Amino acid sequence: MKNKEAYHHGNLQKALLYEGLKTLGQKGEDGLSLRELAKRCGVSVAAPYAHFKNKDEFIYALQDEVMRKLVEKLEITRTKYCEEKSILIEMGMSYVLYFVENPHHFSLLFSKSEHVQAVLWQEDSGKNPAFDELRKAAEPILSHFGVPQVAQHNILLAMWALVHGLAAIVCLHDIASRLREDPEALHSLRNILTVFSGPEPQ
Amino acid sequence: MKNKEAYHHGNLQKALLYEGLKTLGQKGEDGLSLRELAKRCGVSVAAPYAHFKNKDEFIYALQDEVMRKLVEKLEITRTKYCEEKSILIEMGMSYVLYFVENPHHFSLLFSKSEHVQAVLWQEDSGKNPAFDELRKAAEPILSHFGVPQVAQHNILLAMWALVHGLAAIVCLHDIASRLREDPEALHSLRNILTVFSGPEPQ
DNA sequence: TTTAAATCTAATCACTGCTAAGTTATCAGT
DNA sequence: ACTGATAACTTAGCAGTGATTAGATTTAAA
Repeated sequence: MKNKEAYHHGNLQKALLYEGLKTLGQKGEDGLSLRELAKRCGVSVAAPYAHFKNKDEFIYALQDEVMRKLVEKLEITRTKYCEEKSILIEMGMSYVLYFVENPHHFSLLFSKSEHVQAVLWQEDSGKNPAFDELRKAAEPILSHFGVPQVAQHNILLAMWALVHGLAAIVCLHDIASRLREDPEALHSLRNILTVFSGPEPQ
Repeated sequence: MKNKEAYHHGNLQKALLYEGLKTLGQKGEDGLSLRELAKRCGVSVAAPYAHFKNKDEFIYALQDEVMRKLVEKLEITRTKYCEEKSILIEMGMSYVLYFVENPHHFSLLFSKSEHVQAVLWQEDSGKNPAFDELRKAAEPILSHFGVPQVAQHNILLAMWALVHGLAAIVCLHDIASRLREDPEALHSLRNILTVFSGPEPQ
């Protein structure tokens, strides 16, 4: 033991998750080894195993963390634009912008994960809290315009696919960085989202 | 040398690509090591390096292969439904169905790749042949309805994002297998694609 | 028969996940 | 303040995987 401070870190669990997200942003998903993170926390390679059963459990915890942050952002948007016509566009923008700000979170959340659920049928709802936020925002509007229940789910899925696809495209390469720096690019992103919004409800 | 046949395989390059795609379908992206593929081709671990400078070059070649097959499928659809109203839906279905049939090709093509290009601005066109197929199918229609040039690109991107997002969702987990087995599910997939097609041109 | 390409053998190097067994800090109960 | 239990952490090492290269060997073709 070289370093007295090293013992009883106190917050190693949180520290590992924090460093995990940071490392993800710097090196991508492949830089995510428990050894690496342990080193970054100034702790031995075996220490993480006191807090996570194995690497998979750590990844799951990290996915939960990311999902929590994403849903938090969506929830704020939904509350803020509640009852406004533009809420669907704003929700879409929030979804995409979360990943513009954290491009590496996308692949962590949606690649080779048996933990985060995809949604394609109604019975899957509830397993993906981000999708549920979109649903909570859209359902009142769809119902208000008398869209039949069956069609609502299809519309929801199409909306999700649209923003999810945009997020996927944006996370590839350095498109995200361009969007972060160029407000003009951000504007054209909103235009893309608006394409399918159809005629304004009169 | 145990096996006379092993020498001068003759087609090791193609064989490696072929086994690569096969292994991808069985074990996913993580099963893709040159050692593994060499073994599957009945060849030593060093043999692949006579045909590919390093692993990255091999992956790039594999991506090219996948992109070629995807574009081939899209091209057939585009020719088949040329001048029909339903062409956009059919192109979208082809895009998604390619990945329904080959779920693991999606992540190979679109994860951590500096080789396959994403498209978000007009000047990027030409770098993604799959997107270009969608464009070739849509542009005549959009022009026919007098959509301004600037708006066309946004509509195209929205279309791509929609089908790309659907493909991404479908490739997660085993949704693809359900779509392969359940014709009913396939039908609801088409419904989702139709959601944004708007009123039929009259 | 020469030559170059294709392949093999053998080894190096750098990772990683994980575990066992020992060490230290903390804290509750006395 | 003492003590023992426990949680947090360390060192050391195993086992496995993978990329890559050097140098020898074989085949096919000119």
